[in-house]
Amino acid sequence: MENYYKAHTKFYLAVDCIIFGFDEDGLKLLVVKRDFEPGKGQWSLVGGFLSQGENLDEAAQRILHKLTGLENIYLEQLATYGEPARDSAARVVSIAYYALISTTKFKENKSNRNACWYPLNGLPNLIFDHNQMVAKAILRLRRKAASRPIGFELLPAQFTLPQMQALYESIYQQQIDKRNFRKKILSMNILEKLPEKDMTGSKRGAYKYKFNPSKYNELLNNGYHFEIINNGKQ
Amino acid sequence: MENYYKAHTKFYLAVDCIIFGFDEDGLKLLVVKRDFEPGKGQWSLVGGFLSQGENLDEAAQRILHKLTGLENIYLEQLATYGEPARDSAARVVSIAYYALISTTKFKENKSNRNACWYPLNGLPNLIFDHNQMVAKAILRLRRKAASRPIGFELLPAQFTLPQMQALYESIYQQQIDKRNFRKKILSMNILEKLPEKDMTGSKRGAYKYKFNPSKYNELLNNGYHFEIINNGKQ
DNA sequence: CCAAAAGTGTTATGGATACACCCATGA
DNA sequence: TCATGGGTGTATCCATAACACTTTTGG
Repeated sequence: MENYYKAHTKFYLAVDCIIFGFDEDGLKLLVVKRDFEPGKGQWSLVGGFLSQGENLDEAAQRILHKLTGLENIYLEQLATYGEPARDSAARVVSIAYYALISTTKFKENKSNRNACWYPLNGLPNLIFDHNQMVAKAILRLRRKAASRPIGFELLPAQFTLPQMQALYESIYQQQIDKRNFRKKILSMNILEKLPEKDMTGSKRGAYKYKFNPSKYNELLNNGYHFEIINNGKQ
Repeated sequence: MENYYKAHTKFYLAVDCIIFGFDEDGLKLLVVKRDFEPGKGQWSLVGGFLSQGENLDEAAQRILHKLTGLENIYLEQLATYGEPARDSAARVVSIAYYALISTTKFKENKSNRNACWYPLNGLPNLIFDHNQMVAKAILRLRRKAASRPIGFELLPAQFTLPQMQALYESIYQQQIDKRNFRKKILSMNILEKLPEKDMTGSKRGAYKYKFNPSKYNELLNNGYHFEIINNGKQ
């Protein structure tokens, strides 16, 4: 029965979360100071060990919550890293997850002194293979962002078009023409214009919008394909 | 030091390989009959356990080789599956890999009676969550195929354009216009026309081509983006 | 009244699609 | 000679890209 299994080795399994944050200053990464050896005091992704009885997604949520207080974040699995020597202290295989949120969702404060946002350009050296994970996550985020409107998971469900455009510009690190961007996004008919304006970004104010999830899902189910940035080049 | 680690659970780690095969009959999947419990006698993906000292890619290669004799297959990591009850006998987390090869690379024979090709439409029920893995791999293959010429890993390094087109048609399950397909592929300048013809498919014969890897890599390095099928819909 | 960001249309270009006929050959 | 699959060119269309001025309002 189980005998066949018993002949094999078991491994530590970790989950590491690449949390991208977005605000007026662009894209940032959530990093923590490790408080245990090896690498105590070094920067690291938000991570922890898989426990008995939980699945991988649950582990990611739990670990993220425990270290940052963040809850109900849409995490997506990125890849699994298993170089024998990737962790200097023991053989640990790590499953990486990533998410994109508004930086406002996690406020650096005293009780969370060990976690903070770091601008994407100019990341510090992270422990183990974490920089490699981040690089891969950025590529994935770009691919993803090109084909569907991320942002659902973003901002307090309301946002202005200039904000949304700034998000895409920081993901792609390139300027986008205002008129073309608006044309494209609005032509999808998945946004609803709200009567209020957001006055924080300018004197004139910009109209707020919100996603219309039902229209969005309807399109998705009908096989519609979103292409916000034409990533011919990359 | 390692004390922090020791407090945590260890897990069995498996690798499962989704091997797509292509020939004149379309796409197929390589499946094996399990020869141990649980699920002895049922169909399963090519899989096995991770060993100490090898990384994930190496494990996938080793397991694939052991069960099928296949060597030097370009395997790509797909995703990791970790539902606590996915394996009925023990908690096993499985890292799925996939590849696309020519069915001629693996010939079913007496010594390999337990592994065989199965047409993609009309797969049997596979053990555990293996059907789910296959479904995900198909989607990934389509995305991949849309953005770069797969086929490098395909056929004895020589192929005809009708063959290549048939490959794309079976991946996408849709007809492609002959002229448009040729135009697109040839305009990339990554194929070399060979003087010989392949006479197996027709009386007239079709010219053989081969990839020119150096031109291909040159383009890749220059940031060129391949788009063979415009997957506006899916 | 001025600075700063929001908002708005049109044109040109290029890639994607649609489409039909001749060619070579083995049987 | 004919049936079968291989090979070729062009016209239309639509999505993308480029581009500049007016509007609003807080200071």
